[in-house]
Amino acid sequence: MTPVQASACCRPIDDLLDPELFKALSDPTRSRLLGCLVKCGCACTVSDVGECCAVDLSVVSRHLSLLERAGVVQSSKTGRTVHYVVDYAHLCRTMRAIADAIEQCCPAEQLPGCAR
Amino acid sequence: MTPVQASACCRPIDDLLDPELFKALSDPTRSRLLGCLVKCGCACTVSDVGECCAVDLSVVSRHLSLLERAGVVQSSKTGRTVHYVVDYAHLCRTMRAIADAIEQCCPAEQLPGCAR
DNA sequence: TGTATATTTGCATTATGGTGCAAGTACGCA
DNA sequence: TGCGTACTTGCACCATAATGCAAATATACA
Repeated sequence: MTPVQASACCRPIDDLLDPELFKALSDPTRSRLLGCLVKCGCACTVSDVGECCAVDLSVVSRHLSLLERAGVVQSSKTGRTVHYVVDYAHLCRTMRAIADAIEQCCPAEQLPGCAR
Repeated sequence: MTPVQASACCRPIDDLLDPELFKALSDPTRSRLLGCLVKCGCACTVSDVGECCAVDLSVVSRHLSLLERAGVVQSSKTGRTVHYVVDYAHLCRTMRAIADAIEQCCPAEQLPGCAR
């Protein structure tokens, strides 16, 4: 299959390789905030998460809301504090689905050159 | 564990949440090129992959070399043509490792508020 | 009602990165 | 040796996004 033919056919991988998700994980500061939140294992306030990074709290707030828009974390507001928690299940499911989709495309034996 | 304590402790997830990898997958054009290459399932030349996208060939070249630097694809030069092939095994392994590492951090029951 | 706290938003600045064109390099072939 | 092909690199331009500060908003509490 040529690249053009391959691009024409629709596979699960097309939807799973969502640039928006990866963009959310592609910033070092955001990555650090997320890693902090993942390891923490509980719902954290914006201020708490902010202590992990030497950036302005407004930056933390924006990063967390971006992560939420990407479906990586979820927020809940109680009073004037906002708690963020990692959507563990969704993240794991997505990563494994990507792995599965990629594997599905992988030929048993990788041959040099296209079969055409 | 507070976010600060969590950030201090080192877990597999720290190394796996590599911004460089995600940055490589965060651009729509690059995502399309990779998807094309993944579905193709064989080694493709720069020109061939370029037919999937309406961008300059120089852009394709740069994107593919960036994907290679991120460990997503591998290249081999024969004569004046360069073949790119997806590193299926590495990609799948990485995605599954991320899922595993995230899962490892996930508490059995998600409680609101930090345990402190 | 006034004040303090938690978070968000507006704004200006700066950094990063994607793009196309043109030129350069590398290599095969006549 | 000269020419054509495959790809890469330099450069300028433009879009996007990260950041900090200050101000605004929302809410708890005295």
